[in-house]
Amino acid sequence: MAMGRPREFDVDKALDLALQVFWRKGYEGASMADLTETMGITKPSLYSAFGNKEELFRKALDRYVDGPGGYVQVALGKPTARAVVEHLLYGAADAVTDPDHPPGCLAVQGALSCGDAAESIKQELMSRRANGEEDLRKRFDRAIAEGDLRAGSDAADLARYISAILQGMAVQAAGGTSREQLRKIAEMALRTWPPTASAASDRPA
Amino acid sequence: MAMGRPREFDVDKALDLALQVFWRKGYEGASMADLTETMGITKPSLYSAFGNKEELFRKALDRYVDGPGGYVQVALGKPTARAVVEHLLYGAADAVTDPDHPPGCLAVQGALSCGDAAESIKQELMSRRANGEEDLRKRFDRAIAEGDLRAGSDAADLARYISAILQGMAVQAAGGTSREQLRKIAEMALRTWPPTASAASDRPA
DNA sequence: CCACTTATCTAACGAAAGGTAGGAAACTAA
DNA sequence: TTAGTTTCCTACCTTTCGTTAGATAAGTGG
Repeated sequence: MAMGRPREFDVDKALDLALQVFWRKGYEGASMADLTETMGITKPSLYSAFGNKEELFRKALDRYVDGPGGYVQVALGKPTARAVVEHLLYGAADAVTDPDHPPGCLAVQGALSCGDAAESIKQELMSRRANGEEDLRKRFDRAIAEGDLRAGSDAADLARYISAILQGMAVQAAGGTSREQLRKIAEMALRTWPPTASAASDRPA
Repeated sequence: MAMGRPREFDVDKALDLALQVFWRKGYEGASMADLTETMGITKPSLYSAFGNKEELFRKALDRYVDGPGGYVQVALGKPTARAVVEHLLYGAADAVTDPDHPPGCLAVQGALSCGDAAESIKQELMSRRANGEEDLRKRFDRAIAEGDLRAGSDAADLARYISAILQGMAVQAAGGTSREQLRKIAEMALRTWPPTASAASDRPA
């Protein structure tokens, strides 16, 4: 059977370029004109290869998770809870300030808030962030079982706490905070890790 | 002299409604149709009263800072660094999950990343966040001078650290995290406050 | 060479974006 | 009443949005 005309551009390279655009401008802020111009292809080529804008974003997001965001999975594989958190915090400090990429984190700034048309993308990103937090919770549960974290620690609370710091670092990076400054934040968080999980409620009225 | 036809809508009420829309959808995601529909006025009325979309956002942002975001200024007036941080963290937990408003923080999710047309709004929000952090740094400097924070503490580092946690809580809220869960994050951060500022560099290779 | 398949491009589509003209309506001052 | 001022609304503007026909080009299998 016939194989047809061969594609003249590299799909993965084009996807990487699309990722850069989405990362810098967000899902809504990235127009098809921005994308095609950066990717160096025409709109019909884009639609033929990637479906539509939403599918293109999802594919770019997958690529992000496996590439620049890969440090998260690496971190989860570390042998102790402390090593996991160290790798997450310093990995984030480096990833969100990598000079080869836009500052910040696609999963945070891709569609933190948006119009109705982008709602499903926003949901996708919320779900990815929640999944990452859930993975971390499971890792902490294991650490508790292994006696690596104090028995009685609440893994979900700890995972939320670390996730919040990571996301805060992403917002900081989007605002121009430098890698060195972010590393100091990581250091401070580590200096007090783990925050002794509480019997709750010694907070002020 | 003549006074002209009186305005039929309440400018401040309309601004509050616009604020809700920007808060929920972000600057880019909020269309003029969204805004006018929610505000209950027509486009010419909106333009006549507020200038254009960008000016409307800036006015809504001012209102946000003085209203739902007012806890920040209150916090800065507290007598000790610890009280400032307590008020900031618990104030943020409550503010970003106030059921009367969209979840999250306008200064974070209003335009964290965006297209070219919204660039100046993004800059404005970056600048506001930086100013808030700078105010906190000054407050910590005072606390150091008063012996309230350990001499040798780096006020800028501490301000960045707290800002990152606050922004992380805002992202969490945008993802659906509850007020109780955010309060636990605040509690954990407070339990380890202040993170002993470092002679730096005891981090792993 | 021919049929078939797939990629390429130009050019357009309808919808929605932000923004405005222009005239009728509602008020005050004289 | 009338002149002057300001707000109101309908209808429209231009531009850009995401998306797609439809024709042409470049390859493979017979």
